[in-house]
Amino acid sequence: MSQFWLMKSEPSECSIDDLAAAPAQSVPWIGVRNYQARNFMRDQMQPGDGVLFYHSSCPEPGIAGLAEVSRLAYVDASQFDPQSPYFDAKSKPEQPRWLHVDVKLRRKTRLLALNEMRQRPELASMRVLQPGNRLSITPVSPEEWQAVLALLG
DNA sequence: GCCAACGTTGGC
DNA sequence: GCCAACGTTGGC
Repeated sequence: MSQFWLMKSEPSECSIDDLAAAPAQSVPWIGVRNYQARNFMRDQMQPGDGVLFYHSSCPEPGIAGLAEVSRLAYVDASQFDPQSPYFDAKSKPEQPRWLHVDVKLRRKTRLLALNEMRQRPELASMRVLQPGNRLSITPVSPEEWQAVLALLG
């Protein structure tokens, strides 16, 4: 029984086109430094889970494609690299804090813009639309997933 | 660039 | 364990 997720990515870091151009159309979801988001990846995400690939912090925020989890969570090497923007001096190799899954493209879609999402009553329950939400990874219910698919056509 | 929301840190 | 200060997120 697979689950569904919405994952935010800044297009300047990794856009849907970057995902499409990546080897095997798969990218390591490195850099998550929030415990709730980490716990979703570590404790719940399974290969085959559906992912709404969301563009954030950009001129047109919204869902840009469909993807899936392609690898179980494993250690995020960037936390140990002092040169990396994701370096975490408090994380020790014998007890790594941060893990990540891999995400693989299913298909690029039309952009389902944030403002359109807000106008759709069937999406009103989505966590990403709740006021003050900042989580970069949020669970999506089967109903919400189906509603998004219907809107994407 | 602003600012509201909220997670994290650290002193007590 | 509380909570104020601070930093980050992310839409606008």
